[in-house]
Amino acid sequence: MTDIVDDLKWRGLIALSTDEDALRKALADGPVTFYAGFDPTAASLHIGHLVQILTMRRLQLAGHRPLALVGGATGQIGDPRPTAERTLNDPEVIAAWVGRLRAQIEPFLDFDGPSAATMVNNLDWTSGLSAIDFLRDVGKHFRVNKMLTKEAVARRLESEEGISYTEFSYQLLQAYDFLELKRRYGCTLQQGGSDQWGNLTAGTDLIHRITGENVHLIATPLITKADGTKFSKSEGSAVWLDPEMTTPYAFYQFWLNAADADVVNYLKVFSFRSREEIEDLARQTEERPQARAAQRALAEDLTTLLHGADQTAAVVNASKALFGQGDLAELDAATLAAALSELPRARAAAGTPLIDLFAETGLVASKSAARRTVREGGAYANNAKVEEEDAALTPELLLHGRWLVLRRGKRNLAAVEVDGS
RNA sequence: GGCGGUGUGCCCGAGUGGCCAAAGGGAGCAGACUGUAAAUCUGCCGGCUUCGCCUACCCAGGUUCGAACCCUGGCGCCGCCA
Repeated sequence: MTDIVDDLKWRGLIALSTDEDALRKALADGPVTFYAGFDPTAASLHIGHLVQILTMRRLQLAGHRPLALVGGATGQIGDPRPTAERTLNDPEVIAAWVGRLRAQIEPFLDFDGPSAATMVNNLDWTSGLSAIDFLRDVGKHFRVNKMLTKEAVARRLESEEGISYTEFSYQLLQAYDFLELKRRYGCTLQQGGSDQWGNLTAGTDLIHRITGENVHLIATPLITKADGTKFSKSEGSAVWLDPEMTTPYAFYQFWLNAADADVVNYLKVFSFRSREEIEDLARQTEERPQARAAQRALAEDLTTLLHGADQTAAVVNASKALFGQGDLAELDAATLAAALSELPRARAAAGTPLIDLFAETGLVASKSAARRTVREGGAYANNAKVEEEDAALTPELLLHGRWLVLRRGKRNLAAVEVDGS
C-alpha cells in the first residue's frame, strides 16, 4: 500500500502542510486522530466542501480516525471572507443547518470499526464558556500584532469595509477548537482549505504555547479551472450536495461537462480511482477526447458516491435519452417519463405561453429572460427551435399526450407535464 | 471630536439637472464552430400585461416642469488633523 502522504501529494491535495517529515512519520507510526471543520453558513454543503470530506475519507481509509466538526459556534461568528463582512444568521437557523450538514457528511465516513469517525460540534465546549474565561484562558495567548498579519484579516483591513471585532475573533475560536479536540480526543492533525491557513496555524500555535507540543496541519488547495473561472459554480450558482437544491441529474451533468484540461485533475482530487486507472483515462482523453471517457468516469463515480448507484443509473439513462441522436417523439413513454423525472419540472395547462413555462421551470430567471432567449434562438421545445415569442403550448406539441421538453441552449433541459388528461 | 472625500446594476468603474435603465471592463447567458469540451468570433445582459409601462444609482425628506446628478438630515466607508 502506498504511503498516504505520497498518495495525497500525487493527487495534488496537499497545498501546504506543517513539517512534512514529522507529518509523514506521525501518519506512519500509527492511527492519527484528525479533524476538519465545516461551518453551517448555508442549508447544504457544496462540491467545494467535497474536497475536504473526501480527503477525510482517504485518511480514514489509510487507518486514521476522523473527527468531523460542524461548527455550531463558529458558524454563529463567521469566518472573515477577504471581500466583505458576513451577515449573521439566526441561531435557530444555524442549529437547523448543523443537523443538515452532519447528515450530509455522515455517509462519507465510517462510524464503526477501529478507525471510527466521530461527529463533533464546537458549541459543546463554547456554549458554557464565559467571555471573561475565554479572554483570560484563550485570548491571553494571542498577540494582536500577529493576528493582524493573517491574510484574511489583512485583506479586510485594507478594504473599505474593514472588519468587525466579531469576525476578527474567529481565529481564536478555531484555534480553541483544535486545542479542545486535542484534549478530548487526542487530535493531532487538522485538515482544511489552504484559504484557511491562517486559522489552521492559529490552532497549532495555541497548542504549542499551552502544551509545548507540535501538532500537524494539511491544507488542501483551492480547486481551479483551467480557463480561470470559478470552480464549483454551474450557471452562476453553487453545485450543492443536497438533491433538493441540485438534482442528481444536474450534479451528474456538472461533472460530465468538465473541460478536458481539468478532468484528470478532478479525477485525482474527487475520485477513488487508482493512479493506474487515472493515468489510463488521461491517455484516453488525449487520444479520443470526444469520447469523454474520463468525464463519464468522473461523473458516474461522484454521483454514485453521493447519491448511490440506482440514482446514477437513472441519471445516466436520462442523459442518454435526452442527449441521444433520436427524436424525442420516438422514445417510449416509460423511458421518456423516467428521463424527465430527473429534470426540473413544471405543470401546466394547454394554452400556456411557452415563455411562461421557461420561467416556471427555472430554465431562465424571468419572462424577460425567456423572451430574450427566444429572440437569440436559444429556446427549444421538444428539440425544435421556438421561433415565436408568443408561441403557446398546444396539444400537438405534447409527447405521449402529456409531456413537453424545454431546452435553453445546448444542455439545459426541463420538463412540463400537462394537467389532467 | 474637527476637516475633507466617498457610497452607482452580480463585481469593478464612468456619469455631476433633461439626449440615463445609466459609458467601459469583468463575470454570466445565447448563437456560430465543436465533442453536452476549450479557445475564438457575434449578440444579449432590471422587471412586466414588452412598439408602452413600472422599479432602480446607500436611506429618508426637499427644491424643480424634470434629479443618479442640487439642498437638508441620517447611515457606512476612506484620508488628514486633534
